[in-house]
Formats: sequence, structure tokens, C-alpha cells
Amino acid sequence: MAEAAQILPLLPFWDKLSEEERRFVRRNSAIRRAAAGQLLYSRDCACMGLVYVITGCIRIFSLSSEGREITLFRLGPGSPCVLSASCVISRITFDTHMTAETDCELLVMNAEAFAELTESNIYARCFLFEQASENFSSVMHTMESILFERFDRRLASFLLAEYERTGERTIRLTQSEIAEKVNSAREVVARMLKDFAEEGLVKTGRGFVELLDIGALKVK
Amino acid sequence: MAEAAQILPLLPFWDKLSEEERRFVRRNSAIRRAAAGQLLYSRDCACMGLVYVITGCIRIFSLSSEGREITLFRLGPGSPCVLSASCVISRITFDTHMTAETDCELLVMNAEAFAELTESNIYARCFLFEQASENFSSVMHTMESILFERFDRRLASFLLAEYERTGERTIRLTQSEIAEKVNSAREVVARMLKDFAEEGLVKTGRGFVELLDIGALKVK
DNA sequence: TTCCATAATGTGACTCGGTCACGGTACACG
DNA sequence: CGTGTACCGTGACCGAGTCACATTATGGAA
Repeated sequence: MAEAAQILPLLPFWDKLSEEERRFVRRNSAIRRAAAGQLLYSRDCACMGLVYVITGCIRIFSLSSEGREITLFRLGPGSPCVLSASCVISRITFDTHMTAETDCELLVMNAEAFAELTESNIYARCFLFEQASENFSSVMHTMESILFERFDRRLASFLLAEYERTGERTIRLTQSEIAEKVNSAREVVARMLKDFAEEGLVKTGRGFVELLDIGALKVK
Repeated sequence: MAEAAQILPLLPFWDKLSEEERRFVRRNSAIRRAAAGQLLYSRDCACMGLVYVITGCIRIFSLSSEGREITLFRLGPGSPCVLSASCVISRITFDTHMTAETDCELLVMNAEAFAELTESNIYARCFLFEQASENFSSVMHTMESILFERFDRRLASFLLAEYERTGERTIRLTQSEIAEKVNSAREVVARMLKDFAEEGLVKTGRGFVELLDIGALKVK
């Protein structure tokens, strides 16, 4: 069970803060737990401020007016997220939404305090924008793959990445889950997996995809 | 005719630099002129460093392996661009390309110098990431409109924005130019303008589009 | 053990917008 | 006044997202 006081020193700008600023930050930070699937932050929620992931995984996504979601990136243990403070950061003018993908333990510093801190301390301010820029890069890679890559390659890359990550030829995900991860629709994934299966690249089943020909998938 | 020494103080971090740093920056900055259409920066060019637009307009875009371009944003007089320094900024890991849309006068600070400055001076560093974050916002708006908005609305918005900008009901652009500005293809624009014309919203002709029903275009 | 609600998958029809190929038309310039 | 070039029109096709609904598998409850 984490304590805010233990986590705060992990923030890269911590050792640039004065003792007074540290007290201020401690007073305005708290541990928050969230259950898998819980919505953490969105347009209508109160602004969340700085979030630091202690355990679990959060997903940051963009939401269209018709309800379509695009996952921008995910963050795991040790990652700070500043986009949740966008409402108090005038330079960041777009909306994002955030959910807990798994049960999470988060350190949260409230928005007003974070705004005040980044206003007064150049290192905290720099951290904020540096972090946002890092997110910028992730988002660009995501967007480029959606806009430029053919879907078969995108799906193949995802399957290979899962294989790399888990070391398992059998990927235990449903087609809906895969669709969500590659920012597409379930039916589209089903069709493409069927094509892959006909080419002998994979074997599909309820709740899994088994990779049969890794080499050929890489060429896709 | 601009002089580097006159322009540099316009950079927001200038007054946070020591006299030595200022000399360093002056030594490593130069005015550069570019003709309309000229490619300023791309994956294969030498890294450009910090660019500050004095006059003219530059376009920053992303390029797919098949050659498709997506304009991310444009910058006019008084705007600095830091993405052209991405090759020396480890946090920025995606490629962008830059062209002069009109004849331009630019202040350029070479990449190594800019990297060194942002390494040693926290204010310059903060400026870099703050600027990148601002670009991040523009890019998100562009991406959201491409991914989420129907093409008719995107086109209508563009036409209305041109009307707002110029105050002219007659937009003097070819369909290819319009296509390029809305990140689509000429044929698609032609089809949609034909639909608009049939609905009585616009009148089209060689090299122009005349807006007939502003109100109805807004509803699109 | 059987049955059934639910989750997961399969699939055809349709739409939207990007691409290709070509043909027609207006305009500028020699 | 002709001709080359830029611009526009249009049909055919394709990829992928959406809708609707059928089919199949599975894990609990009875």
C-alpha cells in the first residue's frame, strides 16, 4: 500500500523543489485507487491534475461526438500523465479521456495545485511540457499508423507485438479486444483474421489467435 | 531586410539568457530566405534546429511511405518552430517535413547549438517543450477533424473559414488547392462541391468557389 | 447433466471516402 | 488563332467502417 510521501520523490522535478513547495505538493496530493474499467477523466469530469501511475495501466483516448474512441496511448507503472491537467494548462487545448484498464493505484495532485506549481517553478513547468511532448510522440505514431498503414499490416504488427511481449504464439484475446487495441471494429478484425487464416498465417478460435507463420506475418 | 540580432530578442526566453549565452546564440543563428514551395526540412535533410518565421508562411506535414501528405499545421510571422529540431531532441521521436508555402524569411539557429542551449538553460528547454505542446494541440485538432468529422462538414468548415478570413464570398482557389488544404484528394473535393452546387450552397467555376448560402453551409 | 443466457464469432449488404484512369474544357501564350 | 497545359468531371474500383442479424461456444443455474 503506497504512501503519497514515498511516491512524490519519484517525480523528476522533486529535487528542484524548495522545502516549502514540497510541503505544498504533499498537502495537495493523494493516493487514489481505481477499479478496472473506471472512467478517470473526461471532458465533463472535474479536471484531474497531475496523475502518476503507481500500479496498473491507464488508457488515454480521444472521443468523437458520435462516440467513437481512439486510444492515443497507454501508461503503466512509473509514468506520469499531464494531459489530465489540460483544463488548467492553456497551451493544451484538446480534450482527452482516461480510463483505468486494470485496477490501478494512482498518485494524484489536484489541478489547481499543479497549475500553481508549474506557474511558479520552472522545473515543474518544464517537466509538464516535456511530458506532454513525449505523449505527442506516442500520439503521432498512433495517428500515422491509423492514417497511413493498411489495416492488414496494422493487425499483423499488433499480433507480432503481442507475441514479442508475451513470448506466446497463442494470443489470448477476443476479437473485440483486439479491435479495441488496434483502433478498429470487431467485424473488420474478424474478416482480416479469416483472410490470415486462409493464407495459413494464423489459426483462430474462440478467445484466441494462434500465430502459425511468424515470418510471413512480418512481411505483411 | 531583417537582421538576426534584431530578431533574436523576440524569442520569449531571450531575457533569461546570460550575456555569454546570447553571444553563443548570435554566433549560431542566421537569417535564411526560402522561395515558395521550397522544401525546408525532412527526414533526410540535415537537422535544421530552431526556426523562427519572420515573414511568410511555412507548412509542417507528415509523409507516408507511399507519399501521401497530411498537413499538421502552418506557421506565420512571429511563430517559432521546434519540430525542425526533432533530430536532436530525444523526446520527439516522429518525423515531420516542412516547406515554405510562400516566400519566407526565417531565423534559423543551428541544431547543435539549439540542443546545447536547451541542455544547459532550463528556460530555453522549457520554451522548446512548451512550443512542442502547442503544436501538439494543433495536430490533435487536425487529426480529430480527419478521423471524426464527415468530409462534407470538413469541406464546409474550410470554405466558411476562408470566407471569414478573406471576407470574400468568392474563394479563389482551385479544387486541387482546396484538396491539399483539407487533406483530401482533388476528385473527392470535386464530387462534394458538385453535391453542394446541386443543393444550391455554392457555385463552382474554374479556379473559384462562390458561397451562395452561408447559413446552410454552417449547418452541414 | 441439461438448458439457457450470454459472449464470441461469421457474414452479407451498404456507405464513405480515397485512388485510378481517362476524357473534356478553359485559358494563356506563342 | 491554334495548341499545350492546367483545371475540372466522372465512372469504376477498393479498403475499411457500420449495421443487422445469424450462428456457435461456454459457463453457470436448475
